[in-house]
Amino acid sequence: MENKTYHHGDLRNELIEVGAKLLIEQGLEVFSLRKVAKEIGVSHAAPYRHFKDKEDLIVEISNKGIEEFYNALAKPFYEYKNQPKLQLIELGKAYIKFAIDNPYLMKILFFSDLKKKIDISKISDINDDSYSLLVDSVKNCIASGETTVKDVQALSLLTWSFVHGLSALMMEEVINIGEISDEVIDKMVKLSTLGYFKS
Amino acid sequence: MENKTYHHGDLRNELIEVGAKLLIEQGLEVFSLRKVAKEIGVSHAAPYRHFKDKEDLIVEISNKGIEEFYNALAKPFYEYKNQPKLQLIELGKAYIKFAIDNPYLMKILFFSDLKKKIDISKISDINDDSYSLLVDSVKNCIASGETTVKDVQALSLLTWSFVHGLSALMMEEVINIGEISDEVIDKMVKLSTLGYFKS
DNA sequence: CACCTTATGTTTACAGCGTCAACTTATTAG
DNA sequence: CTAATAAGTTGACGCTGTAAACATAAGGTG
Repeated sequence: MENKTYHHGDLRNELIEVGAKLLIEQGLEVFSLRKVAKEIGVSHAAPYRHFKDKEDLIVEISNKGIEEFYNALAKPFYEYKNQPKLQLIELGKAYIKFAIDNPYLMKILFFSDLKKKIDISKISDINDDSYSLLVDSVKNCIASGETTVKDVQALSLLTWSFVHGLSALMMEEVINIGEISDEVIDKMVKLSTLGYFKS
Repeated sequence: MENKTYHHGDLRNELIEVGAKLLIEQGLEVFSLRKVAKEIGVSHAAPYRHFKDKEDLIVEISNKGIEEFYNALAKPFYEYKNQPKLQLIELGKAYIKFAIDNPYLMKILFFSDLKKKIDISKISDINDDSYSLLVDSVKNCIASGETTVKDVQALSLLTWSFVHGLSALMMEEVINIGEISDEVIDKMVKLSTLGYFKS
């Protein structure tokens, strides 16, 4: 064993992988570069050959997290492509479930200073991120004549706000509704659509 | 000048006051006990005569913040006491405005590990905090027959989730809807009520 | 008043952190 | 083969939270 070479060989990727593990399991507040280095078995300054600073590594980790988030939403998006209303509901449920399963990641993506800024006024420009899935789904709903509200931007923000807020309340355990079950999530998301869906 | 006495006299309160200023203006991430001590002009270990540790001081500051939050919501609550629907809408608007005006405080209250837990299943037991204002308002709306949904718990969670989520998106600047104006907030909150209010 | 106790400060010390500079070693280009 | 460069290590700095030892002021008791 102990195949100790002076040069690691793939340190950059291992920093991201091990860093992601620590960051997502333990949270941003206790995340430290030195811990990551120690875990890998490399000196405390080694990460600086691959990342400008601590934030730089976190951003890299976040980028992988954003991909996972996108994939989690893309699944129901394509699965229910031909059922606009159901598609929007399933998108919301997937959003909430992802948040509950990955609270530390969500905090970094949405509640830290590293989060991405999205310009909601430029809906047509967005075509490759998670938000565009929501907007597309909302458009589908409006186009299929199922909604009372016709304003894409407003309806997107409305639905996003709801699932985002419920996610936050649940993942932060601000509320205690006993077991957070799939049924509860399903019920709440469907309830939230009452306003802008017919019948 | 320089009325330097060995004993400060009111250090505990000044720690809370100066601490609150720094915490709410600059955020939790850069908040340090030593900075607070230096700002007051006292040694870096002095705070430990009044607070067990850093977290202890932050909790104390948060408690004052929770009071302010409550007051911000209590104002419209009592002002629109006899107009259930308007009361709920104004509560939501006040919530969002407070969040936008006090992002760092809101982050501590809702997105840090110091947040208070609220047991939504014990609605009847709650009678003195911000959440009870919302629940009362929802009850008023249901009682006055203005809503389609009759489930107090579900409707409370629904409305809370929406304003909470919109607050988060706005205060974190995740979205950029240009100027965050009173009109935008008003529009969104009213739109959100479409589902559970008649006509 | 003098004395002792307690409350409330200060100083010193330590470990962990991010980061930088200086140094070392392996890899690679010419 | 050799020189340049990439990728490690070591040691240092200042900042952090926190604890222990010490100093001083305030208050109560004789």
